[in-house]
Amino acid sequence: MTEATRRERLRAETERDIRRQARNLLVSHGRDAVTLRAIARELGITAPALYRYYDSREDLLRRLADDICTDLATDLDADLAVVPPDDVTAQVYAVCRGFRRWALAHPQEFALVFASTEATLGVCEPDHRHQVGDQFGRIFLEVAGRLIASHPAPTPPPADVPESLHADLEVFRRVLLDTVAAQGVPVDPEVLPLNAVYHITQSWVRLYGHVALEVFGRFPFAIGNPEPMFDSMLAQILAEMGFTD
Amino acid sequence: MTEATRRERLRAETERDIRRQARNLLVSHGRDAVTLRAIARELGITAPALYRYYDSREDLLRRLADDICTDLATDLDADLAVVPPDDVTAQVYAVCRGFRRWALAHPQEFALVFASTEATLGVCEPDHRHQVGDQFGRIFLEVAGRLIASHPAPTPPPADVPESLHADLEVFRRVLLDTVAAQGVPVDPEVLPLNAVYHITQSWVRLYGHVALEVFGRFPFAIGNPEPMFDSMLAQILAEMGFTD
DNA sequence: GAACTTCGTAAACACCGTTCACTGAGATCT
DNA sequence: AGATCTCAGTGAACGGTGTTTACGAAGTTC
Repeated sequence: MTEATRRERLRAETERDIRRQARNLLVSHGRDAVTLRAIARELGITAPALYRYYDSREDLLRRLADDICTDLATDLDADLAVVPPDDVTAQVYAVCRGFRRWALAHPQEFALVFASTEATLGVCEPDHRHQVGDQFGRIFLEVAGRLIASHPAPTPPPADVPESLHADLEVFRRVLLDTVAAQGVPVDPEVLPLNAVYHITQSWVRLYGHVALEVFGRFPFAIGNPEPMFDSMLAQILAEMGFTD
Repeated sequence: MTEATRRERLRAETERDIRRQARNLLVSHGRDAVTLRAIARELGITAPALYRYYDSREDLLRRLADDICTDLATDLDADLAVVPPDDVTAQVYAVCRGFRRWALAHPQEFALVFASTEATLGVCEPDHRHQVGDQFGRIFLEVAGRLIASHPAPTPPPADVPESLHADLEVFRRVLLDTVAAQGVPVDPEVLPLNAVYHITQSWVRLYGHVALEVFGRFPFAIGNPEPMFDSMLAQILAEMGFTD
């Protein structure tokens, strides 16, 4: 059956348990409550034992953030699974609403992953360079990619993007096209003008901005029910891309 | 001269010193380094003495956040002072760029004030209800108000705001009009349609979204120089409001 | 000057991250 | 099989933390 030795199985098991307890503490009592001693206590071991698994508390938090990203990606994939594969607009709604719902339901996790300075979460080593939130970013790129691949018509150019952005946007365009290609859907590079790429970055700005403001309670006035405002924003974002349904 | 007694003068002085040292620690070593004992050490006193001034570390952090908001408001007021009073567009640029510059120069303060869940920063008592960031919010409302008062033409209605938002937007419209009136500039309520109010909230979403993403390094791809992208966003926001210069 | 208020202290408690020498059980090799 | 090696986990310790408590020493008030 399992090729792994007994020791390896046990190790993997406690490693999972450690992260699970760390997650529990984060969710129920906030980041500062994620304490090596508290985790160890819940597991019935002593704190120094955790150093067999993580270099430091900071290292544990960093890996916890990775876990959270992976779980978020799983959640969003599940949201996507119940949407008709050919209805790209519905996919965008599903992912964006799923992101908001997840953030509101998991504010501590959201704060850890999406509102930590590199100084407080610790800086990733240059060789292990994958950005925190890689898994999550993948989902978004994929949906954005599908949106592009199925694009009915070129985005109406509302304003030319300034020259100084071209270099960065070219890079991002390459990333988007590669993501689409990796899904097996070849796409004509001509179908993705630079201002569409720009619009995608602006969409992320707005999506993230709304969700973070809601999670942190920093809207300029008390909003009774922010959900219609969110949906309205999504509709507008899609409309600006030429999707009118 | 000073009506205050010797004791009152000394108290006010050390209270200022405490917050100054707390601020230093926050800026130079992050939130977790803002330690009662470290503050006391810098001041040459002992940690329990701080309990004569603050109920707890959490209370101190909360008041520190208030200080930061006030200072940010002062900064932005200074940025505003060097702009022609009749050039509202320039005022918007000044405040928004000032906000971004401040956030990038003070990431720890930004994270504390604009990216803390109520759970981690502590919840305000219902009697002392002014939102964290009140001072800062004032500046924005004022500039938004001036923008309204000088509005050259009604915002072209790109899309009607959904019915479900009307109630909340009415409240916010009232706040905006009151803010303008408080500056001595009477304004016709008819000049501020609901979709303009909606657009102002969306502008805050985009401004906050861009700045937070930049501070936390969560843009989907590495951006060489985000400043042109920020300026481009501002130009677009203003253009959507009917300002073309 | 007596009574009262207030700032600051020292000691203590219960936590925390982290290091280190050590034990005992699983894995490996001969 | 037994010897050897690896490694998860321990207990003690160090220096740090927030917070409470009893107490002293000033400033203020009468």
